[in-house]
Amino acid sequence: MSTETAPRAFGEVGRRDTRQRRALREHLAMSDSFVSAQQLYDDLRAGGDKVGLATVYRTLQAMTEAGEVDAVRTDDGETLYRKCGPRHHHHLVCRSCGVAIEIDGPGVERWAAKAAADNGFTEVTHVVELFGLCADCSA
Amino acid sequence: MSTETAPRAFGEVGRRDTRQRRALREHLAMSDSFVSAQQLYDDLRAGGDKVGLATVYRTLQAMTEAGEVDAVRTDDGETLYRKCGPRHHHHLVCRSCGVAIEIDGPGVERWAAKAAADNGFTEVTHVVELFGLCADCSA
DNA sequence: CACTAGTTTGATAACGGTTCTCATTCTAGA
DNA sequence: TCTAGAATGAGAACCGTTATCAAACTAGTG
Repeated sequence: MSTETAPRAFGEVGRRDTRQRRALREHLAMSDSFVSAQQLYDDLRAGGDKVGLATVYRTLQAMTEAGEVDAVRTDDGETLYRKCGPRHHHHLVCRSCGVAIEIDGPGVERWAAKAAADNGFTEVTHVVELFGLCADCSA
Repeated sequence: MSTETAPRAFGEVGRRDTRQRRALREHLAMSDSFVSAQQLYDDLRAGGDKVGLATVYRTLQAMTEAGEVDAVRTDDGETLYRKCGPRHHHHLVCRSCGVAIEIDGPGVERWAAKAAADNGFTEVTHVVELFGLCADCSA
């Protein structure tokens, strides 16, 4: 809703490059799974990085807005984050271990656009996420 | 997760028919829009019905499990409820006024099933909701 | 109709995730 | 090296939701 999105350096979330942001980015880069902010906070702390919870939330939020990470909401209200590719896509997420696979649904986008148009809706966004048990966790 | 889902009278959420549940059901039946539990609570109170907030939440939850209402989560974490038809379907919801249209996407279901199968996922559920501004609110 | 067992209710406390506050620390450019 | 202002972090505040538990009520039964 904000028109304040200022231009910023490629790949950078905020203007300044801090130890905390570096740690966060590195940690995210290492995993293919979705993690919660709290989990990330614990992990960083456990790994010896001194970071505040507020910073984790703030940075994650900024990165999400900047398109550096994807965020999905679980059924119980937690938001999970994960590094992501630049293209628009959806996810197939494992309910048990958090592993995620990026998938895209060309048909889904079209269907959404059509449904919106047919009903006179504008500025339509869509939420399309699949949750299940990955091959490993199914066993 | 519970195997306790006992058989119950058609169209009824719990066993007992209370004033509160009746009021809630009637209120929902009157509208095509999604409303939050809190909103519903306020509306009922404003309408003279004495109901507790906890009861609204409990009943809404029960009705959701029973398939009497649909629930969607907004981006800011609120859960919205609405009476619904029996068939599986998705929604095109107005961000501004809550009005919703039930839509179904035969292709979406198939796409979801295929993506899941292709990646070895099992027990896959999908979340597919469209949010936008309805014709009226677009003006 | 009266009685009773067991369900439901509701005021309020507790909860869990997230955001806000604001004094302090740190970054980046001059 | 200095400095303006961005970033941080501990803890409080927030907010939607759920749990608690004694009191009220429903629906069968005698």
